[in-house]
Amino acid sequence: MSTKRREGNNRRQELIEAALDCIENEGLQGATVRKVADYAGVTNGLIRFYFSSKDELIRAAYAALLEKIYASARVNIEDSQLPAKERLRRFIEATLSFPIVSPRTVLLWANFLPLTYIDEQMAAIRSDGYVETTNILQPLIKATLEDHEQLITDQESARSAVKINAVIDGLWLEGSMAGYKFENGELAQMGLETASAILAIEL
Amino acid sequence: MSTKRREGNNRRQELIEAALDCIENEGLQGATVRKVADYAGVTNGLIRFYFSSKDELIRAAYAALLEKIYASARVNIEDSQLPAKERLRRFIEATLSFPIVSPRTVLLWANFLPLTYIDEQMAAIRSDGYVETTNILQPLIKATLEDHEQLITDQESARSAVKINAVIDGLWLEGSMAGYKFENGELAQMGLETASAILAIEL
DNA sequence: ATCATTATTATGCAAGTGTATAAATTTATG
DNA sequence: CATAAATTTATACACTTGCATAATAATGAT
Repeated sequence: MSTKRREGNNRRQELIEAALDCIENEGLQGATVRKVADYAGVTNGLIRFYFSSKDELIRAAYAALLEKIYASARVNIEDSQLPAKERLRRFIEATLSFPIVSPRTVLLWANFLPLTYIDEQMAAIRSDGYVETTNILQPLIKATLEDHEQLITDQESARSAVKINAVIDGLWLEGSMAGYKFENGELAQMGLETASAILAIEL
Repeated sequence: MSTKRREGNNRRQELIEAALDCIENEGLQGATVRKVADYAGVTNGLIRFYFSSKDELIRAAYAALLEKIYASARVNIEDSQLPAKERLRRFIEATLSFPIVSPRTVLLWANFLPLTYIDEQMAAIRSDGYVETTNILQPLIKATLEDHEQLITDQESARSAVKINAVIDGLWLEGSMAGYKFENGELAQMGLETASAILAIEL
């Protein structure tokens, strides 16, 4: 009946972080219960104290990864009263910068992705996040176009959103896997240039 | 000293195909030697007769996947004397159509990708193919620009290549994972539109 | 037909897997 | 301090894993 939770008891988060580190370095195959425990500096039994199964740990790690990505993407976007164009700019810049652009993020993403086709609960975690991003980008693009009095149909603006989303994803992949090719900010610059070309608006 | 190879002895290819099927359906974790053998309709011991280890089978399967992808991408491109613009168009259309655009391809790609960061030989297989594609797209773009007397620096055309490559990758991901959203040819159409916007040339 | 080679199965093994359970330790609270 | 609860470890177990090895079946050459 007591609130005995020791302050600074972040073991659960530590285990999730250890799982992500382990998956990043060893792959999902290599991420056994014992190795994850090693990464966290504990013994394997402890994982079952915080998670009902290894699968649940994996799911928690996936959810934590997506949350971190989306949090980074939303930086400087959400509560500001800035014009749509400026928020769109910032969104593109954020998604094409560290930490979203990094080998770690893309590696973790790739490791988890196949699980979302096998495990229903993993699929649910992914689709939750997917809805979240498209719900950011699409209205931003529509508002930007309206501000510039680009009169196009909803269908057209939806197509533009798909295109810009694709550019972001593709540059994210390339920048994450061959980051040495790009100087600081170059990737975001290319993203903005391409989005400008798609929308026929200087961002 | 005899060429005793029985005609129609495609067991090795069958095993590779079975491995890909198994990875697609069960994930890399689920692709055990025994399950792959099940997919091929043989017993597990046979795999070691054709491959020195499970890892070698995985590598062969990865190489086979990439070869198939690149072969599909090169369709109607290589030996033709068509103008650069037309070949660029066809390249974009091919990479944004079945079978490259499919859940199977993207799933297999995602499953293998992390291994290329862990296993050196897998990394070599990937970089071989990577060089191959960039060596197709980049000259095609440069030639197209020159045909249209777009006078830009090599650096500029290289940047355009990165952008178009990103659009292709992003649309490929989206189309493969949410294919129900797009009608036949719509994805390729969007790819061409975006590439046109990037190059300021009607493709 | 016979025999050597190739292809395939059957079986076993040591190591590693996730998980369960009990013991030990730490922490909070009276 | 004493004691109960929370946390962590230690250990064991059933099962799966990749791989080895011997036995069997199919095939080709003579």
